[in-house]
Amino acid sequence: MAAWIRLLRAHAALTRELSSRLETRHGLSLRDYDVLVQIYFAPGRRMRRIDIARTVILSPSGITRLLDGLERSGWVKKEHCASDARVTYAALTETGVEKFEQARATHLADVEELFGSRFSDDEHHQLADLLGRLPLADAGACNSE
Amino acid sequence: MAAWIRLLRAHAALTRELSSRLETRHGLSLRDYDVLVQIYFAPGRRMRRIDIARTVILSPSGITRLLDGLERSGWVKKEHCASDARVTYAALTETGVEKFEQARATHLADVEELFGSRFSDDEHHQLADLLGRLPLADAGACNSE
DNA sequence: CTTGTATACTTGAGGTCGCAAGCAAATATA
DNA sequence: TATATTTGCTTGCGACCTCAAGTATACAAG
Repeated sequence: MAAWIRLLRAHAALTRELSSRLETRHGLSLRDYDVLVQIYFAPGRRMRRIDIARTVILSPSGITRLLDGLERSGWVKKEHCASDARVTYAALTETGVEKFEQARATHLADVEELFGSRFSDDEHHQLADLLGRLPLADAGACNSE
Repeated sequence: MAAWIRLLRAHAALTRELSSRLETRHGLSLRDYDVLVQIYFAPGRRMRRIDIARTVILSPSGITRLLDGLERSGWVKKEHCASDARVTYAALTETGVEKFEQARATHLADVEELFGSRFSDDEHHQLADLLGRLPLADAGACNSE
């Protein structure tokens, strides 16, 4: 039970600090960033909206509204699917790619400072292994990065 | 970085499932439960509101509104501090104690199912150790349970 | 005693999220 | 072809959270 509580607290403290830094330096929330990473590393730098929702564990309506914001800012644009008229892709724009790459530089450093630097390579591997056993429900690929 | 992403995803999936189960069976959110635990194990089954906020990592205004709900339901009541008129205690009522103990029974089983059962005693200890190194900002005692 | 600062708490406004409901397109079944 | 189900997506609504601002109390310094 101690481990579960620590996971809860660590998550709360880390996301609060990381999101705050992203917000002040880049005007992005941690979720915004998370979505941008997923699209950035997807083939063609675009993803079906439903797949984004599943991998970042957000409801479909949540994705609609989050992408609304990124579209209004011009980082992301919609693209239609030729073979299935139901699906819409979310694709990074050119400025979206630049925006993400800028944010990525400082964010990776922040994650390293607050998280990565606390563990040796071995411990890092252990931690990933242990956390990897937890159930993700219907979450998707749990991509790289 | 893999470990950090897994922590994010595991937290999202677990809190979603645990909160949903608490909600349907007891009408409590995971945060409600978290606050009730803290008060339950505090001396005199009461805590200063600000201390609750710090240990569960919620803003003071968040605590005011969360406790509003628990007070309206009758699980928690306010108590004044004799030595400092600024502070208000949040204390469990009798029905609040019962409510918590009922919720606790099923919640502990849920946490065991979704979290505890995935690890051996050794691994559990390792995980708690690793997560314990992460920064908690100004979070308080990070209590038992 | 008065002034300034820190602390505990509350309230209003604004943002984010999930659920339920609804629409449209695809797919399965008759 | 006609009907039913599933899937992808959006919208209205309500719940919850944070931030900024305000109130009240405590305390420290002049």
